[in-house]
Amino acid sequence: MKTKDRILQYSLQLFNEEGEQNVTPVDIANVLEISPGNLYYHYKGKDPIIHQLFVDFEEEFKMVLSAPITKPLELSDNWVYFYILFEEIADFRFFYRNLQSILERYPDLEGRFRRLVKLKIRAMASIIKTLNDTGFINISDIEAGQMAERFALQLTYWPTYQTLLDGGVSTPVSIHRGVFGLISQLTPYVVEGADEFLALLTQFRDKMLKNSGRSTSDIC
Amino acid sequence: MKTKDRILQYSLQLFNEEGEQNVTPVDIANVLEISPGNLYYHYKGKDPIIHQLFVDFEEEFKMVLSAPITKPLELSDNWVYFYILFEEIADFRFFYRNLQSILERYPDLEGRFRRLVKLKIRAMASIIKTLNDTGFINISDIEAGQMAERFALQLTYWPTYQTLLDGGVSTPVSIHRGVFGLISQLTPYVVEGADEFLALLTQFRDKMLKNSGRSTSDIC
DNA sequence: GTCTATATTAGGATAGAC
DNA sequence: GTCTATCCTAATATAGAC
Repeated sequence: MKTKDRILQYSLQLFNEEGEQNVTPVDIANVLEISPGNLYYHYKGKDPIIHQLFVDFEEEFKMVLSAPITKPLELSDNWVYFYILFEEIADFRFFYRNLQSILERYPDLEGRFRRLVKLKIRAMASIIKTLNDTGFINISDIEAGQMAERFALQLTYWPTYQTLLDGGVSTPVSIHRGVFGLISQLTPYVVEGADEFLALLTQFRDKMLKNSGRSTSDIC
Repeated sequence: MKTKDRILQYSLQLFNEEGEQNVTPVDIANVLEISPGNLYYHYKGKDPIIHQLFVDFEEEFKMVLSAPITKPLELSDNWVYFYILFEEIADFRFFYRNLQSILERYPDLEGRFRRLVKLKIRAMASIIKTLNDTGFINISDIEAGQMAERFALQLTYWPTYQTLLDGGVSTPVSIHRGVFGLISQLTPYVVEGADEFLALLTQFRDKMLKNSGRSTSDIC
């Protein structure tokens, strides 16, 4: 693997583990066992590294977010879809950990990140609309709009919030709880007779309650 | 006013406006038109200043959060209550802007902040329980618990999220939208015949829709 | 491409006079 | 209590040899 790629890979890992602010160019060079001078030969400091990492994240995230807008998800795919979003966020969690401060220091990323969030809202709105149109839930336009915004907020901040409360990092259990926190909001809107949907919800909830506080092995 | 108090006051203002990370001890001294040496005579750097600001915030916030736990709110007080919480957060928004990074750098604050969030969850649970017990809404224990957690998350991150999306700071309109975002979640749980409650919700929503995108003068 | 050595800078902090 | 002058440190960045 080329040095230039290794720098990206290990930088991401270091940023996620230690927090971007706590990682210096010299730290990165040390982990890679190259000299700082060599690092600067490939990237002129942390800025261009972070920029490239964001570009990678943006590309992946855009692709995932576009899916439910382009083509409605199957009912049972919604769960999986939220898991994927949370995993994606976990992979680049250093961005979220100190979002404002990173966007302040790298102004060219701010607008791009904002567009991602707006796309996220649209993706959520699509999902909710599909559930409504296919008759699983019954929800007004205003409430659907509110819910889409709320979903986007929860997706963005849930992992951070969990870290704040539990002190730890994203585990499968906390992601599972995050997904449940999202979809359980649909419960009061489920239409009479949509048993398939209600069963999925209940099953999901029980699995979560059963596993809360336990190890993570038998989830997912 | 004593220099020591002026330092606190102007530090808070600077931190909120510029972001704590972008403010150096010398900046603070400059704004106060005192020398850095003088600043260090009163506080040995930013750390003790931030610590004292947190203590002030903690005291106020604890008091506000305890209110609905100690004594149930009147129905119409819930609105006001959420406004107060958002205002309180706005007053010390620099903490929230880069929560993780501040808590990392000032480890003694982490546990205390976490306890505040847990108290927040309990306050939300109290409010929801009261609404349920007094017959305005009908909600299961599990869903009430989920909602309390969600309210706490939204209270914590809504202002930051708004700043991210709009680029600006907390305005009366954005706070209003935040409050609506919270209470509108109660809609599907409102019991038949709780017209008083439903009327309040509708009135609230219309006021928001009317004002969205407009100036902030006629809100609150 | 990679190294060693060194330069630059800014934030944070103190000593000692007044 | 306040100021001036100065210091220390860590992060960032570059020059030039190999």
